[in-house]
Amino acid sequence: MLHVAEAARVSVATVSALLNGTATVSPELSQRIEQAIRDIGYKRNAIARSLKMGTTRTIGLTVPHITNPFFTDVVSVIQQAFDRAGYAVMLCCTDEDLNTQDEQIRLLLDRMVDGLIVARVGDGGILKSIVEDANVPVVLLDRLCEGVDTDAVVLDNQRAVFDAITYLVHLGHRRIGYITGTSDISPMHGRMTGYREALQAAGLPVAEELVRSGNFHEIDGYNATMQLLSLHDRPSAIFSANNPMVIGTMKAIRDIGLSCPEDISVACFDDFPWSDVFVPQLTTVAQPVQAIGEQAANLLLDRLAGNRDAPPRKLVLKGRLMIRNSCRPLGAVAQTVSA
Amino acid sequence: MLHVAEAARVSVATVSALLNGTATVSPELSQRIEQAIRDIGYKRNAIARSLKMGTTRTIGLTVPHITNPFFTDVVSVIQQAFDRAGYAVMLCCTDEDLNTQDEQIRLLLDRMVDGLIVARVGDGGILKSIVEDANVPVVLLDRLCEGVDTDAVVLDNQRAVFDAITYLVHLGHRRIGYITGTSDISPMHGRMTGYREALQAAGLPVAEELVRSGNFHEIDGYNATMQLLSLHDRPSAIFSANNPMVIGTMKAIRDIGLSCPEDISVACFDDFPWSDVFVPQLTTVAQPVQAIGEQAANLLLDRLAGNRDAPPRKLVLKGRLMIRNSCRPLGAVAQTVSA
DNA sequence: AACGCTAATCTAAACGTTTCGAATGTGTCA
DNA sequence: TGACACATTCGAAACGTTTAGATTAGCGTT
Repeated sequence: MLHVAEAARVSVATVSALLNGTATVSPELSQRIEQAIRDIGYKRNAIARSLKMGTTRTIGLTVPHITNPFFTDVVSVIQQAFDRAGYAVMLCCTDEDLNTQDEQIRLLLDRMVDGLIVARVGDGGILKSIVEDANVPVVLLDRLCEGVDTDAVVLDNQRAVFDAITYLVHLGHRRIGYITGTSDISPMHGRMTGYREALQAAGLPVAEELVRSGNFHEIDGYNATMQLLSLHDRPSAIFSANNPMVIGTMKAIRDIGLSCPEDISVACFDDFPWSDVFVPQLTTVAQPVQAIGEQAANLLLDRLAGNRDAPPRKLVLKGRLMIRNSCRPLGAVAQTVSA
Repeated sequence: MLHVAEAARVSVATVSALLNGTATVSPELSQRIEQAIRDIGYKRNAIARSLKMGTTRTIGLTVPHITNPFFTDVVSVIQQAFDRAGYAVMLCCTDEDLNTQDEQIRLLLDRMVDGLIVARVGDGGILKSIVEDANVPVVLLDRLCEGVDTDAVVLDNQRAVFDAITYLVHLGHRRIGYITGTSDISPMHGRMTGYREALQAAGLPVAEELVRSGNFHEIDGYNATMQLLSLHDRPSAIFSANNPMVIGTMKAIRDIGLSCPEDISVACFDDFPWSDVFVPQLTTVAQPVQAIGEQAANLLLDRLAGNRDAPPRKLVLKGRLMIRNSCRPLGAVAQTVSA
């Protein structure tokens, strides 16, 4: 900017005024300055600007795994939204690890991000103190956090799973296996509750041996399914509480020589692009990823626009059961098998 | 830092020296400073540091679409690599649009990223001038760029598709449909060449009506497949040059009432987690995503470590044909069907 | 002709670091 | 004792912006 000012024979203040439109500058000088900018190929240094202004027009976004298609989609939507608003996005993957998450968040704060969208992992950590210090607005995504009172966008997980399990019950299933993620994050808790309540509402027992938990990965789903299928009284249906794990479920079913939906019905959380292309077409609970991403972005953008003091807003969206053909009605024969 | 210095009754220079280890500071002052840092909860401001140092320890990464599983995986790997190296990653999606890409790159440069990894889209744009001005190192990912001479990691697309098509030929297929992306980016060109050469090597004609192009999206694959299947002499196999488009292909086959592989064989570029879970298990060309991401990161990290003057390095990796069961051998019956 | 008002421009301080060179103190050696 | 080397510490100038307040010039009023 100094060079531009010199070349245009004006002060840097005038250049700045023109660039930001913060003061009127005469047509003559404007012309000279613009010419100088072109000649020199000047680009305003956003770092210096950030330092002075105290804002970086950058937000931080942390998710557990970007390869989980739910997060892939949400990240994509959020990215677009902030792009439109002129913000850059720093993406961090926390790998389902609390220490990593804390480290990433610290990294982002050091870099003076203007706001944070966090799909948190695990409880505790520095999240709470950050929200309370209230220097940067934080929006929780997908997962609430015990004792952390801030904007959030989540799904009505309980209801969504309730509906899915109820659907299976209506098909005639009585023993329904359930594979959950680690239970200390809110969606897993809600989904689990939905499972229990659906069974109870149908007057069915909640057999603990039918509930298995894993750490969100394919291999965990595989192992859990193997265990479920080797029960002497094995379930006739399995619901997997997240997407990568259901891949493991399908592989386990295949490896054990069974087939879906003939021998065993399968449904899972989170829809994905391939779900209705192959056989079986998987019955899923679809999250409104577009809405989730946009709402989260809007909540944060609203705070960034200055609305700091409004009380925390919690948005709860509804999931949608996508019924396809991976779950079959249970007739007399199937009853016998499962009995 | 000023507050810390005051609280510890030292100068800011000393605090800085301690923090960076750039000079020895006495145990006594160290103690006082560390105490003050804890008391105040001081965090070093990375923006101010960047301004002074001329480096942000942040890199920019642009990809066409993060929802394309190939890019999802590569982004994930790159993200991890830079995370380990203490760099943050700014992610931008260019949506297969050249103007968007230019805008994003400008945004990243304004923010003084130390380096750039670009899966470019379209030819031209500012990429060339940026590489030539050589202020920030650039690594091209997946796609070369005409006239832009810089580090790059790409696949031997030609060979990969050659192998895949040759495989189909060996199964007895004679009319093989080919769905390509827009041809002005290098991988599409290479893949196309591989297709033609495989046919020629087998002494088969290259029928132009069997080649369709789309813009990488599911819908484009759908439309292209519909066209191919409505040819009076329709192909017995279809190869789709990218992953989202093959979803369209499968849907079109389903909607038209055919089935794969009985009526039509399908193979595609880019493997994905579900490829061997459902029926049919899709035969794909798998890219070594892990290696691609790591190599790209390494090339850039090497430049960032100071190795600026080495000549551009171009890494060409090999794809791997994952043979599953979506392509069937063509016997007499199938010949009749396709004739 | 002196005055005040407005518009345009500039000067200089700040943002929070790093770092160069100077200053201070301490011990060693002739 | 004076000179010198060495280890610590500090003062102050940068990095490239923004912006408050000062300055200047032009113009209409009285």
